[in-house]
Amino acid sequence: MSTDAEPAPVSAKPPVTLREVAAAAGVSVATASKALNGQGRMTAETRERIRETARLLGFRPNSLAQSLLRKRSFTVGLLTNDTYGRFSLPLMAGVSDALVDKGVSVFLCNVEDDQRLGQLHVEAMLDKRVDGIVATGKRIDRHLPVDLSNLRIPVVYAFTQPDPGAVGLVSDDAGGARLAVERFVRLGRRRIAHVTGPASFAVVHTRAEAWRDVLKENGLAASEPLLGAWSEAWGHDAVARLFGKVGREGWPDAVFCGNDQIARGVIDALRERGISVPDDVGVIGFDNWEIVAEATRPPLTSVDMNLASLGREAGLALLSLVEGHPAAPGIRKLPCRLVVRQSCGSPPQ
Amino acid sequence: MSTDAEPAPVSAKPPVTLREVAAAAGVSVATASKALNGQGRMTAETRERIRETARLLGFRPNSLAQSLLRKRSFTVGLLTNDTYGRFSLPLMAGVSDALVDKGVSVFLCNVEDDQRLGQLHVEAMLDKRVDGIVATGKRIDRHLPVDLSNLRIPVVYAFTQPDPGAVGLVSDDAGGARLAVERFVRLGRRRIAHVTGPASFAVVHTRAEAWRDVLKENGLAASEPLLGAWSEAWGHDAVARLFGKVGREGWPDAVFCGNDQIARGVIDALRERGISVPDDVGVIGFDNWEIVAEATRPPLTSVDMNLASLGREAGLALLSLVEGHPAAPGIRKLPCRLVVRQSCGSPPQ
DNA sequence: GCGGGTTGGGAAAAGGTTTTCTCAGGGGGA
DNA sequence: TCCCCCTGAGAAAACCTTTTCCCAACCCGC
Repeated sequence: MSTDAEPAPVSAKPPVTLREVAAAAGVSVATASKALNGQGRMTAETRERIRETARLLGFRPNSLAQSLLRKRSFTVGLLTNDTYGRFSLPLMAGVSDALVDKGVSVFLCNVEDDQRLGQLHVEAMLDKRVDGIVATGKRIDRHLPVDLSNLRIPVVYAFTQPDPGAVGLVSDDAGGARLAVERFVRLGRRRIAHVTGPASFAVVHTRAEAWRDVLKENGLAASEPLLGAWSEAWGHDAVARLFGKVGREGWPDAVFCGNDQIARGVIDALRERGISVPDDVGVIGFDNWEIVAEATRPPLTSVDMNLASLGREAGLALLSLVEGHPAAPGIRKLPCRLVVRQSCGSPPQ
Repeated sequence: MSTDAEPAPVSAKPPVTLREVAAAAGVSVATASKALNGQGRMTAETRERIRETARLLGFRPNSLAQSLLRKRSFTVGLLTNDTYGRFSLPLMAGVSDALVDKGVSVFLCNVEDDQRLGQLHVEAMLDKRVDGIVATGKRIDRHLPVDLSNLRIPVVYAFTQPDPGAVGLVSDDAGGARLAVERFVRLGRRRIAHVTGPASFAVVHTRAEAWRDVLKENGLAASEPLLGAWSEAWGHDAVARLFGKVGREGWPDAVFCGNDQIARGVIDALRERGISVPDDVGVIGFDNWEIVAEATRPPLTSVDMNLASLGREAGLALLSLVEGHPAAPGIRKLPCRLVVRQSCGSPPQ
């Protein structure tokens, strides 16, 4: 399995220490340390001999001892309250990805919505001397149930409400919504409805406002957005409202949905009414939850929040903070992208 | 935010050390250490005074230093290759949950299917002296792209293929399938079909076999299971095959599906054909992916693999191993449970 | 031959905690 | 009065690595 290294020490009990390497090479630990780290002065021959010895013995420096001395553990904590959600996972993977190459490991801390659990995790991380913390959640407009405000280590907030004066990264929901609505406009749609989630979510308003702005900018009439639940069932209901009473000429020719589940419901309901997607009505969703977007008939065009990138950026931002580079506090918005499938229609040939 | 402790040291630069506590209390570090750990002998008064001093100063022992000495880092690694999947997340949360109360933190290691990434993560964990590793994946019948066979620290495999001689925890898929099929039998269904995923998955065969066994045990005829993809589309196709040509009397009166997406497709296709679920045909899915199971019409009865419990068990098993208790190697199967909603029908009154 | 600079390498402290050993003093029994 | 044991507490080693400081030897020019 190993590619080029010597065979791994087969279940040798205690790990090899620097002292043993030094003894085997006939030098002092100080010299051995310097040889391996490229520090100090010695003949190239000595340095190489020590390195070879270390390699042969399978020496790997004890991170704990290094951390103790360097006051840097090359470890960060990742706090989340989104245990079952689909938002955290790509985000977490992004953070981990961005950091593993720099030798930084990530502590996974699932705090649910439990203050006690949050406290417990934060204290554990502090005790373990993490270099910093990434806080992430399932809602962009809610705080985690922990206080990270004066912690002596840097904190970056990703996809969750940051403390004032902290560094926060979120997706640009308004931009994402514009992407979708502008697409519709370019495709010649004129009556673009918006079906979205409950008013208690900030993103509902952000996206609705962007939707309205684009309509106005293009001289199109904007009705009220339809607010409901984040569910397929609400998608069904919304279709009943939009396509129910009025004559065909009053129907929308496009529906921009607040998430993919709603879009799924909308598409299903339209099909049940014999309304063709995308010929009669275009549909675009939000979140680009692939397993849903690819199962709708036709496959769903959707706004992707690039959460993995968001995670990577958050990891990098934290690292930069840890290394002492100051960062402008405030919220940075990262662009979304539109993943075009078939539900929005194509440009007329 | 803190509940009862002294106000946290407001961004005091260096953490308080034991030496400082000792100095403040007028004792040696040795005595201070013993006082705080309940070791050694001293007057109750001295012990209490030291403890009070530590509390006042907000002393928290440096885990790094402790780990170095105790040869135990109270840290484990969690390896996964299921970045976007829905299986890992509850599993990971379970592991984390089981361990946080014991003061053990979890390193999140996302290895995708990349050998290099796997190697990188494993080496990083080893360097950081994790006490053990939980390996988990998205498929029960595949190895992770890393070699954990002779690692000097204990390894527990959860929901992934274990190395021979190692400890592995998986869900009892056969038992889960029995739960579903026996339910149908008790409800009086006689022609129970099985629509499932591709033959390349081991669970497809495990579940199909259990399905067949239950049918035989109850004197019911077993046709061939329908193997296809893990998708809604395949659920549609399967319905076309099952309910297509033959007369109504040849139709199944129940369909056991290999996962919830297939079940979703089946239910939708049945409705499109005007076949009532659950009156004409009962449907049960697998995975209990709530967001799908609750969106089907009617809501889907489904087999839940109890992944969070599986994760907890895995965490506990690893901990036990770390603490030196020997564990029987081999694969332990954890029971599934049937989450009853409306798609399977109720007992006749 | 001698002073100064360079070269190669070692000794030791530091980092924060735990644990083993040691020691001083006091009390009790003979 | 002497001895032994117990009590309370401190000194120091240990964990493993990094880094600073130091030293011996060598080379060079004068």
